[in-house]
Amino acid sequence: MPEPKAPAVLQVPQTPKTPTASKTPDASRRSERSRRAIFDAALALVSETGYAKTTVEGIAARAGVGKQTIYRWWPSKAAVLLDAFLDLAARTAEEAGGEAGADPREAALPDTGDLAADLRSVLRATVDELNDPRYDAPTRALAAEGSTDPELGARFTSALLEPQLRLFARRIEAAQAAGQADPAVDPRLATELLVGPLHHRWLHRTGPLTHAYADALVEHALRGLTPRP
Amino acid sequence: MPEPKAPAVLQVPQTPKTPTASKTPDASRRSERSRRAIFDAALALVSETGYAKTTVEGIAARAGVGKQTIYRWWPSKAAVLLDAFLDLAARTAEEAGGEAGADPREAALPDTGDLAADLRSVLRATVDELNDPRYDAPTRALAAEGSTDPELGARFTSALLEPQLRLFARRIEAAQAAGQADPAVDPRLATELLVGPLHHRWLHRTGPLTHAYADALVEHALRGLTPRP
Amino acid sequence: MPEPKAPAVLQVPQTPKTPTASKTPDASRRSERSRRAIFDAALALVSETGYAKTTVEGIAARAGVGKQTIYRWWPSKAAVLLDAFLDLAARTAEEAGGEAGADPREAALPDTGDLAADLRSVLRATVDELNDPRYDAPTRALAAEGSTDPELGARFTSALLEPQLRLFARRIEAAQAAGQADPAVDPRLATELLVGPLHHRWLHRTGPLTHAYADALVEHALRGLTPRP
Amino acid sequence: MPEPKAPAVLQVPQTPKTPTASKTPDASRRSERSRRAIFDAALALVSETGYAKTTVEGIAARAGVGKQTIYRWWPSKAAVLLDAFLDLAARTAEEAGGEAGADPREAALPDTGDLAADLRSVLRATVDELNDPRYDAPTRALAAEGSTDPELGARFTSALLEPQLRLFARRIEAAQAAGQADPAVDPRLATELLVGPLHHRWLHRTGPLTHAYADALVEHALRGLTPRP
DNA sequence: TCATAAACGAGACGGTACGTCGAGTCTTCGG
DNA sequence: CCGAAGACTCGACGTACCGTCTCGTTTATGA
Repeated sequence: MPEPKAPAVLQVPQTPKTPTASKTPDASRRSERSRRAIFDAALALVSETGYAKTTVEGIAARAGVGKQTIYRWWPSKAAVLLDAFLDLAARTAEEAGGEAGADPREAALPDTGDLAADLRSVLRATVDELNDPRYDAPTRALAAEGSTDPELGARFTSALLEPQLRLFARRIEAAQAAGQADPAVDPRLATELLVGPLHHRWLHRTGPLTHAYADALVEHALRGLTPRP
Repeated sequence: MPEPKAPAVLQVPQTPKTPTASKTPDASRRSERSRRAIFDAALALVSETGYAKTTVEGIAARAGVGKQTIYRWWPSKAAVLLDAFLDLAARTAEEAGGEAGADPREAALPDTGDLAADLRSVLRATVDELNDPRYDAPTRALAAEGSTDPELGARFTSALLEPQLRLFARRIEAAQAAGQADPAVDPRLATELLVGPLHHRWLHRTGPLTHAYADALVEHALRGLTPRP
Repeated sequence: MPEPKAPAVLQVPQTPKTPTASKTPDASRRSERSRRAIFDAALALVSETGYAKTTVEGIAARAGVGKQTIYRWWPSKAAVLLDAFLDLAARTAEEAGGEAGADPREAALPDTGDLAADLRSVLRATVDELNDPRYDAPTRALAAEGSTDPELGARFTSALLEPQLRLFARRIEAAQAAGQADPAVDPRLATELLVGPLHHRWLHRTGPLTHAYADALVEHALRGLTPRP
Repeated sequence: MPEPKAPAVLQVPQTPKTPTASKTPDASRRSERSRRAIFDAALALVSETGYAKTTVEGIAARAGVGKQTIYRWWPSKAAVLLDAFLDLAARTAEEAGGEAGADPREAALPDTGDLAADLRSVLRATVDELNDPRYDAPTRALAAEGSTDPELGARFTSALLEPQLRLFARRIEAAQAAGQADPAVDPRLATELLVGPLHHRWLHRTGPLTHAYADALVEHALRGLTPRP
């Protein structure tokens, strides 16, 4: 899940004209040290004890930080976790992405010309990610929280989900342009046809989440259920 | 969402050979009146104020019941809500199912011989259900909670989700037998190919959930993404 | 602490004309077995875990009795304990008092003709009783409860305390008649002059409660604080 | 009931060498406002509704304070009431004691040279205090609770009872030195000879608590029960 | 001698309060 | 003036008992 820098919470600009508005804290004086410590503590606690048992108080204590320092910069523990996770994703992507200069917004699915092969490799990677406990716990928690809290859900979707979906859509558009995919199908729907079943099985644990499943998914999404003559 | 009898919580068999252990309350003395009142209160509160703001205390107060009466029979508010929802679904199904003799386990998807048409009508109904606020709030809450709490998730899945998925699978098997669907495809995967995208869009609110979407989903799930000559 | 039969709680007659009043249970059908079991359980629990931690529920469980059987016959756990204690005292007195025919109301302090000696022996016995943990815990509890709850206090006083005080008063009157005590002093006040300090030291644990203390008390109560020529 | 400074709960020294352990709250940050409000609420509730019906929850609500703020500083409602009562006594003494410089530890019983007269006046004052409902209810409650709970009893005794008893003992010693009292008698026993009967009658309500009773008590405690020639 | 009405054991019920936990706010102090 | 520390109010938690109320099951006369 490659992701941008994410300097802080994905905040709407919020008129940062006057830097001394009464409520808004001065971000330039912010302690980077505390921010990192909070992220680390949040991710560690969620992994170790689960999201439900993780508390703001616990994160603060673990991070060696005052509670107010958390509340000053985030509205809820879910928001902390979201940022922590974005940060983790960004760092991971940076490592994986090679040189520091690589702009994650330029990231794209591989395009070898063979749509099926490309999708298989990407879905297999997604399967691996969803099976990685390091990602599983926070993602589940964020998805759950987001499904209930619409605002957080919007952030979660736009910051984590959408970029990924866009990559799929773009690859499919390319395939359509290359005559490898039916141009009549909406790329968004096509994307969901691939990602939806995967997430469904992951979220509800209705079956094993394996590479074989990813392969089968790609095959039938491309060929459809209709019998071939 | 057609549903079985669901007499109470989906209890694990538990081998009640011995006259019951020490802590277990005597279910035969249970107050039906209280049980109903708790269900009604739980559903009402979740609809009115949302799952997060709903509390066991609140449910008890609204139901005119002691808190202990809830804790005696359920381990958590999520479990209460699950049973309440199952009860609601059962009652709804009973009404809809016509004569009292109708066994919900006999429920099946329509089979007019036209697979696409049948799937369209069912997915459209599912879309309507997911858009109905009466079902939306509790389902979201249960899905969220279940995604975090594995035990509850298992119950949620087996009691609510699985029965529905089985109906799809059965219809698809019938279609395969009738030569209307590729016999090579796993009916479970086929089911997920239809239901997964729908749930994905619903859960993450990544797009409008309409009848048109349901129709498109059916079409492309059946035909696949591969261009037709 | 010698005491009468105490068939049950010291109940005011309460117009027992019609034996079939609506609320009053039929005492003749009462289970003696349960009554004893409740007394035993109550005394045991108070001794073992203290009065505060003793609960009606606990007494019932220990006695193998339904809660209602307690509430049917007593208004509170303090009342149960009071009756239990009266029963204990009665049984103890019966054993000590020799033949079964001895009427406890006939009990009297010894009168050897030597007032000081008689008082010493009785106060020493009282000291022993107050030091006996079998009596200490319930007596403290009843005194405490009675000091707060006036109705129970009245019962406690009239059933346990008064009879004892009356014995003192009678012995002192006898001494006055025999010219061994100042006839001008109110026997009640004289009694309190002896018993008050003892109880005070016992209740507040302001000093050791010994035979020597009892002796000193008698001496100075009789002789007064005024210096002798 | 004259009383010392009593800055807060009568805390055992506790050797605060180390910068304080883990669980102990920082007393220097304590809210004086809350402390006062809790005292006022506790005393008011005990007076109005009685000790038994007074609850920690009720005190917190009436004081406009979180329950935790009570539990942070006191272990039980009895401890709260004890401190509240000590505080009340301290304030009362301060008012009565005239100038702010008056050290309550310097307090002493009057010494006019006439022991009998001095004792009469003090016991009459004690009678008035015990009859004052403002003191009666809390004192009863504390005495009761203290008689059952040894730790609280120790605090109650040492903080409220002992100082008063010491005053008596000191006055009696002075009388002994002046040849007005038998030097053979233990001043503590002499004190109890006066205070014990008073408390006994008060606690058990075995008779009217009047000035006349106080006077008679003094007379017979001094003169003894032995007939005068 | 048995029928029947009660007292009984058991324990679920509506409640109240408990003592604890954490949320989010506010205050104090140190760097 | 940010940040740590943590006390504050508030609200819910899950538990323990209260005293009341059914439930069958003894039991013990009195018809």
